[in-house]
Amino acid sequence: MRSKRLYYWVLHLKAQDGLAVIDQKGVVSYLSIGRWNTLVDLVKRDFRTAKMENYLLPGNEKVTNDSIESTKRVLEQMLDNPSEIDSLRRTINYEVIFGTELQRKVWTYLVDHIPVGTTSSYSEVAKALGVKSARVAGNACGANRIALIIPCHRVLTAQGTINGYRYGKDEKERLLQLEVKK
DNA sequence: CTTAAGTGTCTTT
DNA sequence: AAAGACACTTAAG
Repeated sequence: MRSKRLYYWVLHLKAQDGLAVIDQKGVVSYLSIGRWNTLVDLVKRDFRTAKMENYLLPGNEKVTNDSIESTKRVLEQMLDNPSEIDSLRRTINYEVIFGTELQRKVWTYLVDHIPVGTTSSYSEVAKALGVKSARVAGNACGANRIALIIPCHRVLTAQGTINGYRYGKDEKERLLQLEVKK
């Protein structure tokens, strides 16, 4: 089987940077947020440690096309305006290439049941899915590799506080403020 | 407020 | 195969 070729693109914006992995048809399979100098190391580590035999480590060759450019523009809008994440998500294609069965089950739930402007808790997610414990749900959220598009930032503790976020608690708080404020 | 116990899954060794 | 990490919750001081 031939491995799928992927490209990574650093998206520079005022508030923050993002790094997206996009295939030749403009399909997104990875998005991290933060500062670019840490993001490149992060994406390499994520792909190297994951079991993804059908995918190559993403490269940053200067190959592009209209589909890729169009997807990049949508992602930049998401980074600039988090309150539009859900509507923007419907305008692009993404593919979940990471994760175990359980993790994917949790991620699908987040997309389908936690819309922008709302939050949930790890225990609620666990209960809704029949997952064994809140901690299990939390672990699955933390394994998400498509930031924003899969809204793991909308899941909080049972007390409504921010326990952790892959890209920093401050960033999670900022996202939620922008989303809820609308 | 802090601590401790119980918890399931995934990663690392 | 075993140990350790972890984005959890609840109860008890």
